[in-house]
Amino acid sequence: MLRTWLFSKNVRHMVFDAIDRAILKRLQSDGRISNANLAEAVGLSPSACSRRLDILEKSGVIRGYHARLSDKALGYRMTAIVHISLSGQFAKTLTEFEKAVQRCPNVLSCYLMSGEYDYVLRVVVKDLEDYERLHRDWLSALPHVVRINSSFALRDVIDRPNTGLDINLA
Amino acid sequence: MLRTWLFSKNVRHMVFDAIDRAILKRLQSDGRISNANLAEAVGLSPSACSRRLDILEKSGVIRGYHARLSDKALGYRMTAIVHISLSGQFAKTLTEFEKAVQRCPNVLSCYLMSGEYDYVLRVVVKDLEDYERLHRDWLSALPHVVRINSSFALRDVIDRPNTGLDINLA
DNA sequence: CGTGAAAGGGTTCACTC
DNA sequence: GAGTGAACCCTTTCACG
Repeated sequence: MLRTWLFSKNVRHMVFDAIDRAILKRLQSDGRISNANLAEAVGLSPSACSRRLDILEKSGVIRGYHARLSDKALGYRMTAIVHISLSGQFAKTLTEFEKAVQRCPNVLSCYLMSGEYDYVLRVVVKDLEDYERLHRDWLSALPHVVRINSSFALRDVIDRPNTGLDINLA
Repeated sequence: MLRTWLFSKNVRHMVFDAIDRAILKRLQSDGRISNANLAEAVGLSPSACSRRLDILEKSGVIRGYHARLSDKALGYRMTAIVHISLSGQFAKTLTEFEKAVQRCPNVLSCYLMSGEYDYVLRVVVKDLEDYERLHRDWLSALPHVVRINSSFALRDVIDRPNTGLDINLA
């Protein structure tokens, strides 16, 4: 169990006006929209829109543009949530674990946690057999692991492509 | 606790050749690349590349294109993993819960689970106070909830923008 | 922030192999 | 299935008001 800081960095967040938020929201749902169409959608001229987008991109609010692929269509039909505890919480222990877990492509997300377990992982696998392999060859082999608790997703209820912005606009 | 089917749908997955995978991989990391540049990157003529992309998009492998925003920059600096159990597992109970949870913009993902809890949610909030509000006004108010267990992410170790494809290519 | 025009690219055909 | 070439459309990006 960990008892550390709750905030890793002081990422200052900018203040966005209604148009900025409209731009972000639009790019969230359509990452490939052209600047001209985006401008029209938010009621701006193309040049003004382009200038704003530049600023937004440089500010770091936009972490990137990505095609979202379907795990299922790629053959990865199971999602597992894996809770893991380590034998200690020394910085070195955490770092070694984290470096190792980065190398496993099945792991889509990994959080260092407060609470009962040290890490929560979200992993995708093709099927139960694939999961067995992953558990044997990867999860159990990660350094310093003393406890693993896996459960499986039966269904995706919510899987939002993106983060928090809707909250501002709700 | 639930004991249901493990696979919701038979999503047949297509077979992709090396060029398809290169296209998908490229769009995964750069969702805004133009068809012309994409074609060059994968060693195809623009027209051939455009044809393939059409097929890929229609096949459903590509679920969409999105700008990935920074929660942190938007002021959402905490991530919580919330485990929830309901009072029963009748279809109606699940449906009512799921309809309600959809309406909460803080919930970025939600899985129906096998195992000890019925659902796992990943939610973002601004701070502890915001979490308290969420817990009081949203989580506790969701229908049929009998047990809630929250833990907090101290740090993102892995947060891949996308899914499974790297596994094929590793 | 908007306008307008110039310049450069991008997309998409029909056609060919 | 893939490449070529050309037409057309669209986009971006200035300088300026």
